[in-house]
Amino acid sequence: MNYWLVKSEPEEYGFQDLIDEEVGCWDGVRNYQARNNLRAMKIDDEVFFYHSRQGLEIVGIARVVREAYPDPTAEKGDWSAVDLSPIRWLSAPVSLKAIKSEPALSDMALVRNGRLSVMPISTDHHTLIMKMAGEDPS
DNA sequence: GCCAACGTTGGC
DNA sequence: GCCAACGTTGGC
Repeated sequence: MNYWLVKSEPEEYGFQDLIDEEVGCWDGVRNYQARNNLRAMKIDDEVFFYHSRQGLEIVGIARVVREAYPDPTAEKGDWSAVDLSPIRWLSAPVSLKAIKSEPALSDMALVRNGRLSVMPISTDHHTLIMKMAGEDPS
């Protein structure tokens, strides 16, 4: 089981939209690093859902339900999409501010590379973030 | 809305 | 293959 984090502007496509859709196609990624991360996702991997621009916090958890396939929105180029399903809202959202003020999370890509929209999350970071979100680690 | 940081493009 | 110019992302 691997952990990931994806960013989306809630005005564009927020966690509520994923809940409404039940299965969301994660397409439109046009960055090679982000694309390669999408391709490394496996069924049932857990994905933190982060609201960028507005909110600036991790709000929910999703699950990979379909592994990488050709991005239907790509007219040219070699791009990939995955499908995600919502698991649940976090008990308490974890803000970027809280993440930045946690020394153990200072090497997260979210902090180091503000522009990467799909990134892996280490098990240690995942555990800590779940704790910060008031989630039972079990 | 601004602008810094980053990635990509294209001229040489 | 270098690097300046440009476009985009996303925090502030």
